[in-house]
Amino acid sequence: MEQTDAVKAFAALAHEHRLAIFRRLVVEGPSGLAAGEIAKCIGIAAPSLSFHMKELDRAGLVRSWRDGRFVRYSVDIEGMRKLLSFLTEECCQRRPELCGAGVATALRRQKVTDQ
Amino acid sequence: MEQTDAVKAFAALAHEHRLAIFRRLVVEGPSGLAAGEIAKCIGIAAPSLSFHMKELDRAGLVRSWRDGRFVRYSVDIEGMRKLLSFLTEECCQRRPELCGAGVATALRRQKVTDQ
DNA sequence: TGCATATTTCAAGAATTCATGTACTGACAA
DNA sequence: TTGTCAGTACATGAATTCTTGAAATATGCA
Repeated sequence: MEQTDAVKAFAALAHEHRLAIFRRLVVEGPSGLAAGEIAKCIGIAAPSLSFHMKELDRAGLVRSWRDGRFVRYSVDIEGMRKLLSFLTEECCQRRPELCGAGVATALRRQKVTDQ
Repeated sequence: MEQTDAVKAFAALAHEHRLAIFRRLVVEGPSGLAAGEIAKCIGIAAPSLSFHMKELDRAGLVRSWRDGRFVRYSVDIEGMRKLLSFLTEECCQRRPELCGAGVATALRRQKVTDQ
């Protein structure tokens, strides 16, 4: 991931509504949510939601598809992985004192899961 | 880390200059860099740099201290760790399909380093 | 076809961000 | 004390972001 793409992704998450939307979609998983459902649970008007979803989409953090009359949105797993990998590898240069906490935690969990 | 703080941190990194500054400071380590040196290597005017540093500082991503006539800046390790942990644990709920790639890579590296 | 529902597009205005120039503060040295 | 350098604070204006309401588009159903 290039720095320019990372800036776009950070900008996409740098808004209360959009971050809330993203977190909600993470919970929802691959089946995602229809635009109307998202708008209702976040508490914003339809045009406003559309604006924010476009922003998240441009950043590669969500994907969308039509489902009859509805348009559904879900997190773009690959996009999110790229952003996290940019942060830990590109940006923080894998320095454990910077990104080690999460890794150490995950490491512990991973080992437990492995067994 | 609360969602509001995460939004601030994302906003701080959502700018070409600020992300470049942050990455430069990561390379520089705890000794950091003087404001003037940062301004020169990024290629922006002093007031503009001051504006961006304040933004990074408010987000808890850098710290600063006076060193004679200079003001030095370095990455705030704790702040960065908190942001990464928010992303992997709070936001992505530790789901390996979302935040697992980086972890897997780190795991591999960790194992190599361990031996 | 005609109508209702779901969503996006568009236009307008408010609010925020950002760059630039100027003025100010703090530290050092003669 | 005076001058100089490093950096910040402030004011201004341009550009961008965001919200809102109205209009347009797409789908499904009677």
